[in-house]
Amino acid sequence: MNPPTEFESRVYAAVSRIPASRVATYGQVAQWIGCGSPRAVGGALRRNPFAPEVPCHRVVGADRRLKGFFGSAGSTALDRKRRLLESEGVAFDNHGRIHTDHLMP
DNA sequence: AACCTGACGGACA
DNA sequence: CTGTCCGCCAGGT
Repeated sequence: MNPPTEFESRVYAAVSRIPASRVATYGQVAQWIGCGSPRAVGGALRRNPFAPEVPCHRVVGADRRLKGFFGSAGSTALDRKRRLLESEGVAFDNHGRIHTDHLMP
């Protein structure tokens, strides 16, 4: 594995600032680091080499639904991501969306 | 350099 | 509500 690019480093640093039991959207993270494309953020997290250190499970879609985890968007991975968040105290509504109170300001 | 691919997001039918 | 279509930007051929 190669050293992270500067862009990736900024993404990981930003995501590391999300406290437990809170979540941020890909768009928010993009905004924090001055990137106009949430998609680029998703790309960086998808290649996240620091699995547990960088809490990428606290990053969700703008619709507050889980998008992907552990390199994929499969339901199996998403289910693990969901349980991980729930164990941190994050609540979901009956539509699989994260409760608004958990969103970062 | 050219082209393709996404863990997005917002607009629209 | 769902499905499609683009614009976006970084990375990997």
